[in-house]
Amino acid sequence: MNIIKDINKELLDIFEKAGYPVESIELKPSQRKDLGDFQINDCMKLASVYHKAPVQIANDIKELLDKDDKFTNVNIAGPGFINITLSDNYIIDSVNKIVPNPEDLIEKLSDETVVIDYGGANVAKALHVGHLRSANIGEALKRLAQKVGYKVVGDAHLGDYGRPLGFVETEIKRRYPDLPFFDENFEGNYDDVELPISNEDLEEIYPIASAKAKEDEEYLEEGRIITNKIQHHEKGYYDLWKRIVDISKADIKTCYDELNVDFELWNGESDAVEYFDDLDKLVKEKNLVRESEGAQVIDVAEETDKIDIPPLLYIKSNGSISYATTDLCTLVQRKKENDPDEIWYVVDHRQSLHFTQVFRAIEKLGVFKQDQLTHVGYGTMNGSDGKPYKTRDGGIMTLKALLEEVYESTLNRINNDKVTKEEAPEIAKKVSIAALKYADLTPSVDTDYIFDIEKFTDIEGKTGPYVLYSTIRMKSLLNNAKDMDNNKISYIDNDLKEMYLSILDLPNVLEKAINAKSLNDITDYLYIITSQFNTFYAKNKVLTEEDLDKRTTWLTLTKVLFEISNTLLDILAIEVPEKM
RNA sequence: GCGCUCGUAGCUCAGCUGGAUAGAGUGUUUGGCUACGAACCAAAAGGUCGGGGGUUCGAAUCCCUCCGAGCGCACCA
Repeated sequence: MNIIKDINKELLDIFEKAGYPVESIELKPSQRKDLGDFQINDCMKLASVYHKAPVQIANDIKELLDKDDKFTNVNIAGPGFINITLSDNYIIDSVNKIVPNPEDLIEKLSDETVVIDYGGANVAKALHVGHLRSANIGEALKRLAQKVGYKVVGDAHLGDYGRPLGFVETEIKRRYPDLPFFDENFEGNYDDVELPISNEDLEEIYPIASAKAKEDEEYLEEGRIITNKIQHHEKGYYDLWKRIVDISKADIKTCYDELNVDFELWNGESDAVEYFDDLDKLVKEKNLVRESEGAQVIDVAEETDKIDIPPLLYIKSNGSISYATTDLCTLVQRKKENDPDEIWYVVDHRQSLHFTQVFRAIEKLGVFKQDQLTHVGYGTMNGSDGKPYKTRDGGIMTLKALLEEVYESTLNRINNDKVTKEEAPEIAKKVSIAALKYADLTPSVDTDYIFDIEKFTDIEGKTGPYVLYSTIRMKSLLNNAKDMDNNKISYIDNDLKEMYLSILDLPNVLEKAINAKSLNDITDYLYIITSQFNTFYAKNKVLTEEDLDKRTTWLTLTKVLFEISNTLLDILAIEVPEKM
């Protein structure tokens, strides 16, 4: 149910009846609440079309609006704004239609299948704060898309392919040369071999190995050879690679679990590369490759381009496949295995050129059309110097460290009157995740933002904990109310009206969010409804109110807000604790 | 050099498919717990929307230009 859309349709009729047919109407919540609930801006635009004064057009429209008892106080202001106010009865009836189940407000906007690629974690490498945004944004987008009807497949798209893993094995080989994985004559089962390496070891080895490869020519060469062995599934090296992937994947999963992030697919680049032959066949059929400086490239420039789009690097001069090619393989794989209508890539906007190239190439290959593919590019997390965030020692803060810090800070501020010592850790965990996610999702997705630990540990004002606190307060109020039998709204005043209108606006918020793929529409809306509730809550004593109409109205409203808040928090992948 | 993104209150950010008096949070000042949860509520102060020009009845929003910042421009993935 969407009353804004309903009214919009009626307005189209009214404009036509009045002699001003239009394609669409611009109906918006009024900027001037003193003048009306909504404003119609179209009369100014129509003025030049019909060579009439905007106010005159507005008057013609007003005449018809006045005949509909849904609208009250229709007035014309300024250069030709029409302000309308909805009648109390209409608002109350509308709200009652979705009581007690506000999910009826949510419209089905699509039934397409979409694959969302929002992982990008690398095997053997710790998740760091840079992975936070794609995880949060991707998971929320996925849940939002699901809510409005999409069939959704989330893909972790593990970075498990390429030279870094070769270097890691090189380092392991140097440390433990006697491991059976490196013994050509080993006859046993590799699964039974005890590996003296933990995930922590891997995370430590990775940077060491990369650094050594940069300085040491011999090391680099060995790494290359081992990488090649892994990629050709050579016994021992390949088996060790599988073990490394398993160890790392388990740890990455744990970390994503803490963020309530869950993937349907745990495919890696290595799985995609299995589709290289299929891809290459297509490429050869279409004859798209040309030689360039010893490498093979695919031209993706289009005639209409105003700027140079460089060709996609297909095969490197050393014969191995490039990053772009693994992405092409992934697309071939997805076409075959999932055949989605759309694919959304939730990846840092620094990679926009890369995606332009990949999208164009895959269209040339006839696998997907470019308009099926979207790069949801998000801004980077910068330090206070405006550059991509680094810790004091120049490294990148791990996600675990960030989670730990936010957790500690939240734990210290748990309300001891409400929460026992035993309950505190679990609750602090949930509240800290809420703080982190809400802070991460509030800035608009496409702009960079400054990383500040304060931002994530803040629990007052427009924050995750505020929304949680308010939601729990609603629940607490409902639990204390014993007589919730008459689930209807029957009373209205100015404060209540604002809340009713907010509730009825929910479908538009979700539609805007899914279209723009922006989650801050949802965080903003959550703050609006919870702060409206808090204002109301501070002014009124609900449980002891003697006017039955008022009390049941208030409780019913609280129930509806509570449900909406829960639904939206769930979309953001934020859990609501029982108390906090 | 070419391109992308950005510049809004002391700070962190919304608003950008053009609309009326530019909004939040935080910080500062002040008031409110013998009322259902004060992680709350109420109020005040705080702005030449980076500078300049243009289009328009109307510009933070669109166009041009200048200044400043970040990022990207094939053999890392």
